[in-house]
Amino acid sequence: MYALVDCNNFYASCERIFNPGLIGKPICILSNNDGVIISRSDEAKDLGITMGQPAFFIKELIADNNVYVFSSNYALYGDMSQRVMDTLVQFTPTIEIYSIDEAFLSFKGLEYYDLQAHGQTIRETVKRNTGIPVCVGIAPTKTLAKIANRLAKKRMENKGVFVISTASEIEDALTSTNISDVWGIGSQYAEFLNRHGINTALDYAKAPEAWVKKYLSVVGLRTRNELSGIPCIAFEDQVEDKKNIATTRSFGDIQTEIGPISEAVATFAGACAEKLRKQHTCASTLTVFIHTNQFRTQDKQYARNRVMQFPVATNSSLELIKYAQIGLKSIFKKGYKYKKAGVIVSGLVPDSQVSGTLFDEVNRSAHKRLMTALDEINTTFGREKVRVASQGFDRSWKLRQERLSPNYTTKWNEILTINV
DNA sequence: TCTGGGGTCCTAGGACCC
DNA sequence: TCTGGGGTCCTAGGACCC
Repeated sequence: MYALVDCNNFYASCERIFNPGLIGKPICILSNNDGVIISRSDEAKDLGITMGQPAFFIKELIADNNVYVFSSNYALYGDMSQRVMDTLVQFTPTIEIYSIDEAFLSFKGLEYYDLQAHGQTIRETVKRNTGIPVCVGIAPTKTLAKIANRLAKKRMENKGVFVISTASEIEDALTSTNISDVWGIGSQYAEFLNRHGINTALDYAKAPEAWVKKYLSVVGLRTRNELSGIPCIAFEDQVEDKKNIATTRSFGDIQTEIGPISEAVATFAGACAEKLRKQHTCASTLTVFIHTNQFRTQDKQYARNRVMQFPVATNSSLELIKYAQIGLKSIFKKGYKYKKAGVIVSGLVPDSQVSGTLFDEVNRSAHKRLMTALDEINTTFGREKVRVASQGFDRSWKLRQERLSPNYTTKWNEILTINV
């Protein structure tokens, strides 16, 4: 059996913990650049605010209903996530941290006679230790645990825990789940399946295997079989190295000159380099891209990317920045209003297995010492204390974050003070 | 009349997730 | 005025090889 523990309205709940005046009030969290809604409290959901909605579309709704709106504060959410996961680890040694706000727990080898009660214990412990409300779904496969979690959230009479175990419980759960609500079935597949008369999870579980494989590939087939209670999706409790690393951002304001964009791209490349060094890998390929604002159809549109292969895989900020800026230069064209840029590194290899070339022109050991020093300083004194000059200082491109809450848990000078 | 066949590697694109 | 960011996996098709 697996449990899926999923935090309720995670970002909104994080904001609420440190600002109890927000309890019972509608709260929304915005994406980077204060663009779209990415988390809502139940009260905000009741107002009809949906995921992914551009904030400026619902300006009036927000004003009329006194909705509290926050920029996303990832330092805070990341820290709270860590606390939740630390609590969950106490319940089982095998845990798969699936995202910032959810984790699968495996109960393999553990005997629980009352899964409902066990789920309650997990739920109450997380709430007591962290203040974050969670729901727990328990079932024989990960896909069914997802469904169980959804039902736990929907059916309040179950007090946040829902168990799917017997054949008839599976059938009941599948009957009351729309195909579009199944984990692994996105909007494209849902529409396709609806066209073929498959509307519920139960319909899908009964669809012929060969047909499913033909049109939804082996991924869709795994999902189908998981719905019948056959585990097909591996439980991944080992943290694997990432295979691609990206840093991409929209600009706070439109950019038309190469100067600020070049600084932005240098900063993104530097961020990728840091992430590479953190997981001890080097990249063999770098992609840099820029594009205009696709929503402004009245503007001329332009989008390009450039892929560059390195002679020797690297995680040096200096090298990655150099390549990113060369790449940018080759795709930048004057006369467009640029909205977004990004750097993606791939072809990652462990840094211990980097093979050099005979004519390597880079002093790798010097780079390595410099990067180690840079990482140490930035770890000790805070992010980006030391920067590569080409990353710029005025930063006219930086994103908007107008409604940021304090870093209650990660910065001493922003810690919560209580007057007694 | 008949035009080799099978394997591997790589990439682009499309689907999905939170 | 204002529309996110960071990932994964699979498949099809082309290049290449023997």
